[in-house]
Amino acid sequence: MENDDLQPRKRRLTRAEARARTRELLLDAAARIFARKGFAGASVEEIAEDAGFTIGALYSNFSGKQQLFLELMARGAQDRITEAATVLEQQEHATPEEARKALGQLMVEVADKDLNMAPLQAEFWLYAIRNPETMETLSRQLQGPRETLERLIAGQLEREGSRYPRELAGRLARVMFVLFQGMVRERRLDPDGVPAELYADALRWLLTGVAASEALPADP
Amino acid sequence: MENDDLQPRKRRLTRAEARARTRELLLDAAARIFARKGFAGASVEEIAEDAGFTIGALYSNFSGKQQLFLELMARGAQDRITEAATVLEQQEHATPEEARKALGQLMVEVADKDLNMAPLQAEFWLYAIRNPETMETLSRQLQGPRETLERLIAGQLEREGSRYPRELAGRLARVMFVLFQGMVRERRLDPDGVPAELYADALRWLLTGVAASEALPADP
DNA sequence: GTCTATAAACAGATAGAC
DNA sequence: GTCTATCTGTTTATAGAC
Repeated sequence: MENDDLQPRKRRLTRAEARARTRELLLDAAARIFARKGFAGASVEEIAEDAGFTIGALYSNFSGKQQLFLELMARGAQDRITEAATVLEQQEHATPEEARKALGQLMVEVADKDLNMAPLQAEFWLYAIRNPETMETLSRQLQGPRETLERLIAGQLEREGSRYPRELAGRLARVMFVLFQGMVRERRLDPDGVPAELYADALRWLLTGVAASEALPADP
Repeated sequence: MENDDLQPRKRRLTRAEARARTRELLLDAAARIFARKGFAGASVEEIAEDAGFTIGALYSNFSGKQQLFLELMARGAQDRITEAATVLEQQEHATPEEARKALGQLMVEVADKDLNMAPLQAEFWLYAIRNPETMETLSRQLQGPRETLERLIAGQLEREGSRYPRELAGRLARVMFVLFQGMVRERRLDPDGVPAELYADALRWLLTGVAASEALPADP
């Protein structure tokens, strides 16, 4: 019995790998429980159990509840915007109307399928404003997706023909980002009041308005 | 000494009035503590102390922490939108640009001065999605401000000359409402990134876009 | 009506067995 | 590395004094 080393499929994990796997399982469970009960409402015992371990295992991998939460905050809540942005970028949608519809559909999917994302993000925000030393962690997490969105918008504006102020894409990205998060939240309270079309409408209004009110005079 | 009855300024409160006053003080304290610590993180002892009473007094006026929270949820977090809407309605601002600037200024004031509103609203939302039987309470609380905003927008659209679909004001109100809440939240994380002008910009984009893409053909 | 004292349950964290 | 057992502090809620 000396085949210790050569099982490509499911060889025994090294200690480091096993530890890393335990950490991941604990973090995943923590995300679920924090989303469901909130930071203060969640108990470490519940998290450990949900991951299939005990309190002891949790404390041998993390310093406690707070570290678990902060690692999740730094990791981010499954960045759907980046995911979607890259999809859109690759597709090169024919008409803007199609792109808006796709984004509206994405909003509905995020709100209805990924039920943990919005509550987790709300927990992060509350924790950050109550513990200002963690604000930067959260800001950094949100920066990535927003910048992706900004690039996407900048590209779209360029493709459009007219010329725009240089910082416009950044401001517009911020507005669209906030709007997206807000609509996902609002939809949880009132699904009928926030259909995919409403988000598509809002995008059409914003982009039409930008084109009408921000376009610079063409230069020779 | 029989002036028991006739002191208009500060006569002794009746038992019912004293009780009502105690309840109000406890509710105000609860709003502060819930905003600062969250529902799960707040303790009834802290709330009672902050109001200047003891746990016993709290339990003689409320069935417990949950009832306190639910009464706050029904009462709402100091409805600034209604307040602002009525102000704008009375002013009949000369130019739309002035109105947008005033709204941007209001957004900044709410975000910077009324520090408890946004966290409380976030706590309400989290509680509602975790306890669906309370969703209607929260929805009702938000319905008032949104309808006020809707009337305001409907009036503005009418004054504008062009004709619009009847349900447009409701959809636009929802978008602006979500945007307002979202920007207030975002500003707490990054004040420089969300100045008053950004909200004014967003409103200009939205309204310009609506005028450009939703106006109906004039009927004779 | 409000306060003091306390009951009963539960939390986060640690120590030592395996 | 993970589990069992436990320590310590805190919580909600109540009972009875004033």
